[in-house]
Amino acid sequence: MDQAAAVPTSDSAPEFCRAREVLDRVGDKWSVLVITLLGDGTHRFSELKRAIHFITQRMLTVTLRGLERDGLVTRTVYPVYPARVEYSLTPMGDSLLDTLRALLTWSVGHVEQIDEARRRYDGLLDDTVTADR
Amino acid sequence: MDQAAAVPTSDSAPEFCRAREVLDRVGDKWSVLVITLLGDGTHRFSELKRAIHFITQRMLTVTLRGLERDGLVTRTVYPVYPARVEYSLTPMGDSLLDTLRALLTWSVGHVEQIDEARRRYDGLLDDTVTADR
DNA sequence: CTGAATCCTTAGTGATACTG
DNA sequence: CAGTATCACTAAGGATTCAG
Repeated sequence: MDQAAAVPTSDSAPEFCRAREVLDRVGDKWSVLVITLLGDGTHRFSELKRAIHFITQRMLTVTLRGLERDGLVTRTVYPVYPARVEYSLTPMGDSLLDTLRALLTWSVGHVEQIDEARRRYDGLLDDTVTADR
Repeated sequence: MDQAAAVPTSDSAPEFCRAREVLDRVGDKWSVLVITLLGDGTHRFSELKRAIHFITQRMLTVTLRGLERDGLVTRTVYPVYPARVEYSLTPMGDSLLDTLRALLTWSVGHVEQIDEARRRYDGLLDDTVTADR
């Protein structure tokens, strides 16, 4: 079932479909922040927790596990007491970092514009363009 | 509401915090696919529905509304019967397209590697690196 | 054709308490 | 310090039905 190659349909190209799995990870609530933080080097669990201080301990754990499972983050446990665990990006995670930074740059650069668009949309909910034909 | 936005992330930079709002949109389940599809030009609702055949009608509507609200997509209604509605990217949506394509490229290029990492992780759940110190 | 409305199921998230 | 376990709640998403 090869559709028009010009249109990157979610189902036409197998890879495109599979990409959804990856996008799901990047698109979750905390991964982008965690990866970005790890972009400047290794961090301990508590450091990440403190940095993203509105993340719960549980969610940080869940997020890190997911990233580790996907081979984007390395988890290093130091057998000391109290426990000491460090996280860092794998080479693959590092390559994703560049892309995420690009996305983050775009986001930061367009926050205002989007916010304005939302206000306008919420203001006049009948803003729809109507073409006559 | 999303008042938690009062507190950002790692470096507590306001812009970084606000970027989360944008990332939430990009990170949702369908926006990337819809934007990518609209990247090659205007499409009707039914065309998008057909292209992403595992999306429900409701979710396509919800996604498009969100994108429209954020000023990324333009909705044009043709007053004919049966109804005909066309969607296309705004200039801002178009600028995001480039970034998303980069992300998509990365995703497609690393699906295999991630999948392998997941299998390995799921296989030996004790794969943790242990450093002695 | 496009989409709104409703119901319903489940995944995601937070709060809290407990452990090596 | 770095988790795990449990409970409860919410929001996301799907299925279905109705309507302009």
